[in-house]
Amino acid sequence: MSRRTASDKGMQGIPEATIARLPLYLRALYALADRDIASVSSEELAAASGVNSAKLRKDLSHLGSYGTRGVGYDVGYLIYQISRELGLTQDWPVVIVGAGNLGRALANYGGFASRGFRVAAMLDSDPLVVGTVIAGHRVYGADEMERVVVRYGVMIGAITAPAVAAQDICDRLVTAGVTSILNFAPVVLNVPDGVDVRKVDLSIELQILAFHAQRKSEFRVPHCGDRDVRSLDAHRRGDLASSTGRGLPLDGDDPVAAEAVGT
Amino acid sequence: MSRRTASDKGMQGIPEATIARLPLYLRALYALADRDIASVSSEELAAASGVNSAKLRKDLSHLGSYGTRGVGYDVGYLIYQISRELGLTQDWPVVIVGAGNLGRALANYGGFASRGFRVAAMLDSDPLVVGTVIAGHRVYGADEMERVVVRYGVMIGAITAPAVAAQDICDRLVTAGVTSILNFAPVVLNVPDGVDVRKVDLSIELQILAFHAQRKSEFRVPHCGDRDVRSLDAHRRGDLASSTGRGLPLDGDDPVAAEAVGT
DNA sequence: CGGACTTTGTGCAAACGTTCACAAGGGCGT
DNA sequence: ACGCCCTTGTGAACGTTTGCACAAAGTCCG
Repeated sequence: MSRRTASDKGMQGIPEATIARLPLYLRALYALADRDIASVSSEELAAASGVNSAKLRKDLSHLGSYGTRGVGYDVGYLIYQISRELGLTQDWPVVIVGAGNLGRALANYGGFASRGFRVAAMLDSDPLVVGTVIAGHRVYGADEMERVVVRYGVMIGAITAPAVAAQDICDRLVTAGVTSILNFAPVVLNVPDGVDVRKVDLSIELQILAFHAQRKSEFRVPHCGDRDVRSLDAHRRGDLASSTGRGLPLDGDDPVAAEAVGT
Repeated sequence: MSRRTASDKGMQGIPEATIARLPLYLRALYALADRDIASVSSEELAAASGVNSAKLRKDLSHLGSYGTRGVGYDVGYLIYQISRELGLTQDWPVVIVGAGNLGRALANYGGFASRGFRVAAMLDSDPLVVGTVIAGHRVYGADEMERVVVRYGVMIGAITAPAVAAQDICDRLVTAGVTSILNFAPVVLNVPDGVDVRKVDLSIELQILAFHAQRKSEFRVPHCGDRDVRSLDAHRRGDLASSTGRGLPLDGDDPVAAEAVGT
């Protein structure tokens, strides 16, 4: 029962926004299960997930009527249903290409192995790194990419290599059979139809934060609370201007960073 | 000229979706500037950013009419305008709390320093890590968090610590004066109004990919291309079922991962 | 066994985001 | 100087997402 996805009701497709939130609910549900809580209301689960309760109910309604009116949702059952919908009831071997800092972080990431994902292999092109063991995985050479992907039936690849190498790695992964890519390199990857890419760009997240931070500091203009105002004026437009041609180099030295706060 | 933000036209607020794309355009523009390209059309810039050209034009129109009809946009000028809008013409000191793998990755991240961000300090609670130098930054003890934040006027903090510690770190950062938080820990942070949090959850990205991968493998059912089909059936529902109470343990052994592909 | 109470599931309307299509406007060749 | 051609900026249509508010549907207690 309940094998055929997308057929039971009229739901032919679950909205993308909903899909993006299901892992959030799943995490909150696991936390509840760990505390031996068997049942949860939409209000509680929504609060634990940081979303509106109506939104949560609508999201869950897309995968069926798995709640009990007047009571709530069975934690274990809901975990199973969401997992099944997301495809987490099967095991996903993943290759991590690029054994630098980010690749290591990813390989060591706790939530990685615990939710149906498994590092099939780490790869790197640096001969000094190839052969070493990271988080229990021996690092393969980049030339073995195709072999590893085919051998382990890898469909998901994470690119944690430098930006210049990313497109080439991507092409090779796709050719070898990978159809889903998690890209950490700050480039726009070109992929054929049928392959989808999710990108995580730390710099972009920071820039979005900077926008909101700026917006906030425009209101409480001079100082907020008890902080030292000096650095608010310590611009360093240097590297921006250097590549645009609008040079306005101010205070060139960084009065920070080294040995200021005594340990 | 052009000093007062958000006043020129009727634009009191730039849509959030636009803000999230501006860093993307900015990156593409820097790439063009590096190649000494002075002018770019919306079509070209859109292609380089991986978005629709109409969307790009509408996005840019939110910050003013900085293009020239019949010609396109001046690369340098647009870089300046977007940078200003995002608040990147000033320097943002950032604290990284948690000097584990992810914290190291972040500190070493190239796009970090190059766009107006600067690591003011790294912090960790592990006495073995405190005092060591990572990416040129000495690691401070967690007890110095407040001091560092106030001293350097830090408004942005990145939490790369384990999930259990995240909320406490968050509270302390906010109390000390941080108003923007980039959270890598897989928990929903509770913050007062006025503080905004962006979360990056590697596990969630992977789960979204898994959903799409599953959807794809439902069509080309048995095998796709030339790959080994075995692993597609190699479920490992074990750890899922164990916490839900619905045990259906199949094939318990992992026939993978160790020393299969010869080097 | 019945009625009150609780919570789900959903119709609906508003807000938001995307895409098309085209008029307005500026450069460039002649 | 004039008209052609190119590209921007934007009005309008469309699709998606959110949130309210409430009926449907179950539980629990007396």
